[in-house]
Amino acid sequence: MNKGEYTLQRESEFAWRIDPTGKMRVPGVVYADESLIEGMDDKVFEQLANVASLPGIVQAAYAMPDAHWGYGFPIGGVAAFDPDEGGVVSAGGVGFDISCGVRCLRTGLTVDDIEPHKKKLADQLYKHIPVGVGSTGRIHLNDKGMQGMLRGGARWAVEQGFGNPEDLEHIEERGCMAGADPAEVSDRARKRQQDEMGTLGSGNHYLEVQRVAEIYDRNTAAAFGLQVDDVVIFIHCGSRGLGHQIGTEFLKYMVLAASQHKIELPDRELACAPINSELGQAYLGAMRAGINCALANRQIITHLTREVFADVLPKADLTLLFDVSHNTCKVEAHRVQGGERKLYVHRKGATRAFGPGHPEIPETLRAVGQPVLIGGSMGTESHVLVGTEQGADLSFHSACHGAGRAMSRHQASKQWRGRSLVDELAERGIQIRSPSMRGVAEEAPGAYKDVRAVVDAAEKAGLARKVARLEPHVCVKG
DNA sequence: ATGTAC
Repeated sequence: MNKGEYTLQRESEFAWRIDPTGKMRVPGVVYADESLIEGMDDKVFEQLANVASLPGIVQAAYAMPDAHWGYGFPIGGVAAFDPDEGGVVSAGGVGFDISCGVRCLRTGLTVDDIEPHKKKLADQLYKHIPVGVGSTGRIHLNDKGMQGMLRGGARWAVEQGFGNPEDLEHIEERGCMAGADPAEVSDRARKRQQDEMGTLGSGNHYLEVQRVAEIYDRNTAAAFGLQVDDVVIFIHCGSRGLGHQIGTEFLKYMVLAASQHKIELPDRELACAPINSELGQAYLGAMRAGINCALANRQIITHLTREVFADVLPKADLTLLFDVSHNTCKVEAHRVQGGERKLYVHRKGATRAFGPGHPEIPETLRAVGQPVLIGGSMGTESHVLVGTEQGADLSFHSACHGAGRAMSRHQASKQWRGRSLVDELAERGIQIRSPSMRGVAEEAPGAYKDVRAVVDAAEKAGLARKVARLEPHVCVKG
């Protein structure tokens, strides 16, 4: 199939390859069905080819089934770099919302428990959890608090009384990203964050109360503690102003660094620095502090959610299934051409998906594999998947992260009215609360790809296996 | 994603 100036070779029903041309060092590989490929903007393939031309890239540049056009790297993109081969780290390859991710909580409730209380639940969650552009919370960090948060992540949040130590076992990195260097986080980034802890933010961020609508894999669902009609909560948000400020600042520095290190950038947005350089290390230190910010943020929001449930539905017991980020660069051991190497894996709008037995998965889940949390668009379904063993060879253990946009925000806001969407969804039993009706219009379900097609493609490509489908009942929307 | 432009 031809997409723009690129020719895609069909490797299998769900895998497509762009052979290296021009400055590409490795192939580009896209996991998707034919219809998803057809729907992808030509820009996705151009961006994938650009990523494949960066120094030190290993094996291939990958795009997940939900891939769409992003800043420099495609969203839904995965690229691993070897520091010993001149590999780079890129702020645009992580994304501006550092460690944006999803956390899933079980509630111990069934849909019958919440049905009579949905409006109150929606109102109270909306009242209690700050949401929207520039939203601030009740937490105001001084210098010491900021330092503790940037180093400690969710562990810091638990020490401050937000949640309990058991939560930490079910968060990537056990809630605390090692190697964070707060000294690399600018005063401006700190200032932007000091009143924003425990806030959802805007755009596609949300907190959703959902019902388990269907189980695909009974054994894994049992291991995850999920059954049909159970109520679960998805929290989708990131590192707010802090992550954005870090991304913005380092992007500028990386444009200069790339030129100093004689790295040819096919696109300025791919600005990067060698991993083994002062700036590369500084970014990694700052980015890891950003990861801790996002982990702490989701931990505090969890605490606020527990407070609301204790009030509205006191028999609820909110326990953490898992917390996984989808905008990161992480050092991981991967087998490449027979040998094991330490690679810097960029996942931008892509979820880590470790298979069964992986040492970094919490012990209680290790036998089955890592939960892969896929947030659908507002008013549509979400999915829980599980990592596979073959994911190691397919995508450095990565899968999709959501439905993926099919239409720009601008286009969506012209096509839908927020108020009517909220009313239509309410008629279908879905309570939406949002400070921005324009935001709701931009996030219209119709502006996204079909999430079921995305997870089906991820499963059939072997990236992850479907476990459960979730349908929304209450959504607090950024 | 984002004090939706510094």
